[in-house]
Amino acid sequence: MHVRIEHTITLCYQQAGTLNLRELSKQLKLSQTTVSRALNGYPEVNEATRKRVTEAAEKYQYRPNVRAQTLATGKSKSVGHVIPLSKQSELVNMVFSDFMAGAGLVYAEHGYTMTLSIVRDDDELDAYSAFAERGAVDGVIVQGPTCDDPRIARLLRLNIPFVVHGRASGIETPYAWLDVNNHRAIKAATQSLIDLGHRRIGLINGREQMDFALRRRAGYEAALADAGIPADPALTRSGDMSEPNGYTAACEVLAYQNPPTAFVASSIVIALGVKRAIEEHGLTIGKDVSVICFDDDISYLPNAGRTPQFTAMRSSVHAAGARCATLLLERIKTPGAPPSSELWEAEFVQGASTGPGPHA
Amino acid sequence: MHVRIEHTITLCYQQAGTLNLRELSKQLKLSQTTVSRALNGYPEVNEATRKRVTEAAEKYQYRPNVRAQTLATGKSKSVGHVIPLSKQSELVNMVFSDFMAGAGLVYAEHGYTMTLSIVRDDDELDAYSAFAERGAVDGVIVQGPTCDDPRIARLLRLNIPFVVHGRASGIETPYAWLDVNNHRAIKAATQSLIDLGHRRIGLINGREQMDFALRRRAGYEAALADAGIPADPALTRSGDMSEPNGYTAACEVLAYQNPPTAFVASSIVIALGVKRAIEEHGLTIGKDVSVICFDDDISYLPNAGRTPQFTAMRSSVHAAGARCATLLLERIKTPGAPPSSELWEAEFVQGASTGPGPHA
DNA sequence: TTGAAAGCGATACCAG
DNA sequence: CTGGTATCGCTTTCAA
Repeated sequence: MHVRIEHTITLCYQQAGTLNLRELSKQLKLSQTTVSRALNGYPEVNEATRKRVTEAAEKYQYRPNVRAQTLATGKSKSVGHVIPLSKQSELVNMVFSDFMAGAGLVYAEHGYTMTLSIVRDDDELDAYSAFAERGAVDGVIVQGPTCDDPRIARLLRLNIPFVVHGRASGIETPYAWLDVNNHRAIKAATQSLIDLGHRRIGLINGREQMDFALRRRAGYEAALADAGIPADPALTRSGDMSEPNGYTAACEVLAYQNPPTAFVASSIVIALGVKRAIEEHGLTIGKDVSVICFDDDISYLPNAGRTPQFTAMRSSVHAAGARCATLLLERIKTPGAPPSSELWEAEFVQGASTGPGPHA
Repeated sequence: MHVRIEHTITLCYQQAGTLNLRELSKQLKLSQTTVSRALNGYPEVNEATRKRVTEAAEKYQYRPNVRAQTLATGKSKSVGHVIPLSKQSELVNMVFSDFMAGAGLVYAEHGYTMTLSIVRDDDELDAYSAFAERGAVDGVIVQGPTCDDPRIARLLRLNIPFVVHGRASGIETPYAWLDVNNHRAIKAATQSLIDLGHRRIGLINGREQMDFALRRRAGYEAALADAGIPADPALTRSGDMSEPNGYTAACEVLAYQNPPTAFVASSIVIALGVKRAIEEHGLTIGKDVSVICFDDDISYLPNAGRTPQFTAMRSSVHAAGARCATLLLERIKTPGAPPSSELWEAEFVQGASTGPGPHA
């Protein structure tokens, strides 16, 4: 096994392809201006000239220097994402990665790059400032907002284009966001359990500093209220989006004197823990206890979570990333425009199966 | 599903705190040169002046423009990572993300940023070229090399600093890499099964275009050879690092007339599938069939993979990312230096328990 | 120890 | 349609 390195007649004086606009224009006996215009597709340039220029550019392997371009244009053609270390764990990752993959593709299509800042949690705010103040990026994305998220206030003050994936209740100033209708999704999920006859329904939620978690709780409570069922605080827990947390939370709730006959889980990893808790209590899912989950249907979980619903969620996160990127690029290109926002409905929740009701 | 779009009006003033070096130096009645030198810690500047400068910079919230800085210095102070979409799935993600988190922190500590290019698989090579030719980054990282990886040949030709996580057998020209000793780890794992008395041992490997997979197979075969056990091709499979692939591969092997009494799995996700296959065949892990896995001990897997070993693997990937980043920054700073490489031993494999031997 | 001036490599305005 | 020239904001010789 060996490598064949291909040599062609390309002689390298300096670094290969390191000629710049001036040298190229000298070769062509044209001004830098004209060459630049020809390459950038300006309409006023003669088509014959343009052809000559593009061919020469190709022949000499001319590559415009991005550093010079960004200085001259005042735009870095890049978008910043800040990732605090603590979010860099567990399945949350998947959501993060899928979102970024969706966004990254859109950036690439528009000639933008993605600049990542991975920081310790304490440095998160400063990372946004660094991005903005030094002109390192043209815009930024905010993921996973909390209630009253300080990042949003900061970014508004910095006056840099940004789009939030999610919303932060408590912030009055308008800003661009894209969110899924958490309230409605969880209300519908809870409602479907109520329709099966359940009246004692547990909620294992994410950390309720997170805005989405608050909205999910509100949806859960709204469904109970509509059905005239009093909310019992003993049946609800909030904590990390992790399997262990789902487990311990569900155990606590199941240990209650009057345990629930059904659970609403705020994520697939939480549902995994809930499932383990239920099984360890000698109960059977879909018979003794029903579980419904925002991301997915727990009944498929043994198969490593590769269910159609899970795939749907992942691709919808991917789509959200792409859409946020598009919104951001629009904002970058038309700085004056009022922020536009979108609320998506979580269609994939609809088909989740929960097993029979409590009296089946 | 419908979308609600909200419109509001925002007023934009000038960016706050956008004064530049010239204005700052004017305020100070000093030259730009001196101010620049003072801020960048050059020794020749008077300490009194420096103090005056830094205080003014603080007062006026001066932030040097990175775009100008990179043009003037010729360094972008950023490192490129290219992520092809196909690798953006499943648990591979975790390895990717952990690695990048480790690297990203190191970059941040050294004032570098990380530039990501998420591309469709076909565009991967060009993404590296784009990074290098246009001076967008000072160096790049290569993850998951295949045998004879074309990216490495390309990067060598582009003459840009880079570090490979893993190695590509077949490439003669020296380059910097950091790898884990796959051969030795899998050989030890196989050996431990042999020590338990197994003589028919299956191997469910990753895709054998990947260099690490080739090395793992070699390690497996070496252990068999040492024990005088003939290798039976019917007992080995290679494919995606995924649960479904582990499942189908294990099923095929188990359907063999003379099925194995033990498996070596090349990753934790594959092991998950192998486990499912074994259970569906009515066999018991650790009793009828032993399984050992590169990343982890399968006996813990029901608990969503959150085992000490798994954590150890994740943190070792994190460390690898950090180390690669460090190696790369060194290469960037001393361009002439010969490439240095590191081979790490996979210590965490040693303690994996596999259950009793075949005759227990 | 400080400053004037020449880059860095593009873009973009204003003439012609 | 094409060209001269200022500009972007900082770094870095070279002189003083």
